[in-house]
Amino acid sequence: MASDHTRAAILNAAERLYADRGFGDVTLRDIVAAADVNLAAVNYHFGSKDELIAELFVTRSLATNRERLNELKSAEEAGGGRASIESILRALVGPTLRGCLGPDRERSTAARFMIRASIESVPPIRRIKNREIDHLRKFAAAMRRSLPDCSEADLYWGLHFALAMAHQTIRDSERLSKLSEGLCDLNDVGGMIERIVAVSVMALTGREVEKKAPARLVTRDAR
Amino acid sequence: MASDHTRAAILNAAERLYADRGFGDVTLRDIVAAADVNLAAVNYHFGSKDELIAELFVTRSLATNRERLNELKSAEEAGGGRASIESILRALVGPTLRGCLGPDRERSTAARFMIRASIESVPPIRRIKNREIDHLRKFAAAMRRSLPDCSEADLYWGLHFALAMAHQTIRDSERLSKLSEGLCDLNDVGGMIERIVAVSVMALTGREVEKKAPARLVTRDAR
DNA sequence: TTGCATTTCAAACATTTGTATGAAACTATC
DNA sequence: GATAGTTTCATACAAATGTTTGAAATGCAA
Repeated sequence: MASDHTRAAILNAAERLYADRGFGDVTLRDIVAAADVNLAAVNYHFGSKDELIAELFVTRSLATNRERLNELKSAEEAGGGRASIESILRALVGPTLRGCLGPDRERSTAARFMIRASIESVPPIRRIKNREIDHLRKFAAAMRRSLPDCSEADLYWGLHFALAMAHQTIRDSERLSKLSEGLCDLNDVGGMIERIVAVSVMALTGREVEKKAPARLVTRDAR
Repeated sequence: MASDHTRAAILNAAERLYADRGFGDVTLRDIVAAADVNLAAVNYHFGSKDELIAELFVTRSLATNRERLNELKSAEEAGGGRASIESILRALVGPTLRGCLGPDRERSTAARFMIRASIESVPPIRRIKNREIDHLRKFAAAMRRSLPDCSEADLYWGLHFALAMAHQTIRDSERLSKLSEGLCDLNDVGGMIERIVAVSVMALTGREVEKKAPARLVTRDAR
């Protein structure tokens, strides 16, 4: 299998270039130039450009999914088999948000790549995303256990809204930042997660989250 | 100025093709074939492919923005200058959702085009979207008048979340439909709008919406 | 070393794509 | 009906891009 050096160099260069400039205007020639390997190496090692992109994306999204499930498992164990709805939602949106947002300096190439992947929807990635449903079903199941009185439809809407807020915050963080002229602190990922969790819980239960929220969405003094 | 026939034929064909197959794999040659005009006509009438796409998008999004502002104005007039937060949010997300979702048969080419535009983010459209902020500021201002005690940051987060839920529901309606196995009714646009408005209001005020919501997010009987 | 498989390389391929050109057809005005 | 301006057309251009090829290099086992 040789040293894998070329393969790894391609993956690194590709991830960085895609993260920096998007899928639209990065060519194989750009990638091999940055990786300092031969043009044919991409097709030799990956088969095609799309398969290279797919490999980059599955690697990263498997990691995120694993992290989500770990958090979910911890939460369920801590709750004796039934996790609180807050902790379930936190496990759902936390890993993604922590991975993709936060201080610029800490934002890894991997994170920037995933942001790109969520902004520019390119065919090989779309195909993979379509298989994400089974993963989400596990969270739906946990939510059902946590909120046995909640209707199925409301459950799915709540799950959907939680993901929507998280995902769109990643996609459009720049717009929110401009719109609020910096008032919305996108570096405070923890606070952002709690906001999204709080809103989602309210959406699901009709009541505010009361405990252990380091940052709450509604912080006004006015009643 | 001649009959404009060619120009219109191109716009129609392009919108339909982009709506059906996405920006990725529709070429100018596909468009002119569908419109039954000469290849050079696109560049003659629009200057370039990107300008054609831009024209399609601005036309549609200006229409949506106009509709939003009309609704906002109506709401403010009805409330004597100060609209309820519910009606403001309804004016914000309603036009987009009504335009893009609903029964298949009623879903116009224009709507399907806008969905595409929101899924596949292509450069000319991205450029236009960046100018959308001024439009949103008007809604932020209305919200500020409606909720004078709400902190600025919370206001922007609420606006952002409302848009996030609406936007992502459009983008990912298929996933929600599959995930919920049809339980979440995406044809009931009215109900969907009220769900999003209700959640957004809760996010902003910490309380449930109480009046005139034809469909509420929280419909469980359990307390 | 010899032989065999893996990997690298330069070059070419084959398309596809948006755009440009210049002549022809058309239209409206005088 | 000649003229000038506009629009249409067939065709060519030029550049970019993913992929393939076949030979050279490299690594490794016997």
